Amino acid sequence: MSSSAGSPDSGGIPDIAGNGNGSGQPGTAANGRPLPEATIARLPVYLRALYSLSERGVSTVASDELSAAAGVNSAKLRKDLSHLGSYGIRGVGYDVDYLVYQVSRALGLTQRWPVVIVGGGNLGRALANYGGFVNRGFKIAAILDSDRGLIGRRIGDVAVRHVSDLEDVVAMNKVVIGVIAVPAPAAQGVCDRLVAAGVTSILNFAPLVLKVPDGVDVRKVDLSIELQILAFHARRRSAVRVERVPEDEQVPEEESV
Amino acid sequence: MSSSAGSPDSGGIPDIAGNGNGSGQPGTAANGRPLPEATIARLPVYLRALYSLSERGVSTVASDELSAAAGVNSAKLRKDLSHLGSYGIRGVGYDVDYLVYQVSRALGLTQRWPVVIVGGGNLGRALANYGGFVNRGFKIAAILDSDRGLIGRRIGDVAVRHVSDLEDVVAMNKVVIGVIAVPAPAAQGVCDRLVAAGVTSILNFAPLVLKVPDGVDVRKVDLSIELQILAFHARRRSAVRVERVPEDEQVPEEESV
DNA sequence: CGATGTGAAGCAGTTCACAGCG
DNA sequence: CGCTGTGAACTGCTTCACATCG
Repeated sequence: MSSSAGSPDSGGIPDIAGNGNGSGQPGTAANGRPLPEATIARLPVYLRALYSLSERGVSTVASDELSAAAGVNSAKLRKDLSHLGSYGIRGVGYDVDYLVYQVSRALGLTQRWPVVIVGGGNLGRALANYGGFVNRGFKIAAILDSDRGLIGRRIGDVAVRHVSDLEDVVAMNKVVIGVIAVPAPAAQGVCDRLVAAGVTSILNFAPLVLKVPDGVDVRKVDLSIELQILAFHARRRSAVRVERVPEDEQVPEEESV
Repeated sequence: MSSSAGSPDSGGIPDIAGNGNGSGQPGTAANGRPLPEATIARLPVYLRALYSLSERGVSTVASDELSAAAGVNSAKLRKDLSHLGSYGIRGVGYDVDYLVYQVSRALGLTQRWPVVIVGGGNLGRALANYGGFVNRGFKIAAILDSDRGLIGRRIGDVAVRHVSDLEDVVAMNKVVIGVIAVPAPAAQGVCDRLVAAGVTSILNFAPLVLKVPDGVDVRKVDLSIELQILAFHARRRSAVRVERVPEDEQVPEEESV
């Protein structure tokens, strides 16, 4: 593990709270134990719903409404939030803005993390333009590509730089989060360089399993896997329908593998 | 639920097997119970690893190697595969090509599912060009966009059509899977139209929670949520490092309750 | 012998249902 | 009174460890 990774510039929002998890280790629940992984994965969804409420001027929200907006049931929401501390008001609900702050803090988004995106193709561009939400908590330190024809082209408000600048960009901006949006054959090489440069968190869009040393956190987003999971359920659904409805709607439009 | 959805064209690969799950309901394990959701989510990963082995001419693989390639432990792999049937050879391993077939069949990928992509922006284009793997099991029925400037433009080997063709495309191609790659404000509207047209499986890339009727399956891929989860772990890691820096060997000591 | 397939144990996450509090 | 916060029950997934069999 390299030495260059540090904390990004602090947002400097002070801790207002009294009742909750004000001073513990980051990443731990109010009771001192680590936050459940499943809870962590849902906090961003709650946060988005809360921002949306806040923008509409809603100042207070009950667990029923918030959970509906987030697509989960209310018991789960309450338990998730209770891991952060006791931030609700019984008989009333949650203060929207205060909860935004607490959830942001729990996720570590009171800082803005510099992120480097490797790959300036369609996917890299889509990410860079994702705007709005990505920009809450993140800033794009650079978009890198190996295609010299892309260099200098602006995407969002960042210009594409050559991938040879990778190590410089990471060091100069103290980047700890890297996004890999290159074709599969190039991905492991990019990953190795990111890790060597000090990046310890990687979001991988290339369709392969990256090998990384211990202490490096990889998450993958795989477009085709999601489709395949959908296909599985779709087939089950249609099989059930065919089973039940003896209706000859089968149209074999040939196409072999 | 609408009436137009049907099974896609059948691939027509016959069932070779003897020992396993040859004739049961699709989507059920060898024991007749449904496949665990967690298993379904990993099968595509195994499948990719298997394709890779097959292309390299490997004919047999043991659970250790395959599980390593897929990034899981071997017990999990074996249990997952055992849900499909008993397709391994004790003392030897698994026949790669045969397992490719069995996993494909379990996922419903011996058919090629027509998919409609709504949104011809960077994300839609990235999806359409994802190539290779998406094309195993899927074909793009159409890419739709509301921007008339994009109409006719070819992405991969499909031309962009206007979103007003949505209902026609779904009906003509018996599309059951739709991908939403439009900006958030347009997403719910697109979703409603897809559902009304008969689509029952939706892959949503827009950063909001879609409302759909029962019987419609939505999966979401959220670029910013993944980043936020990474940020959480990154912060915990950096906090721990700062905390512990005066490092000596950790003396095993009592953990307080 | 060596790797699969699988009961059994262990763990994590979800849901229930209600006590507790504003 | 109404909604939060939470023990307790439950469900599902993972891991272990070994009997089984080619």
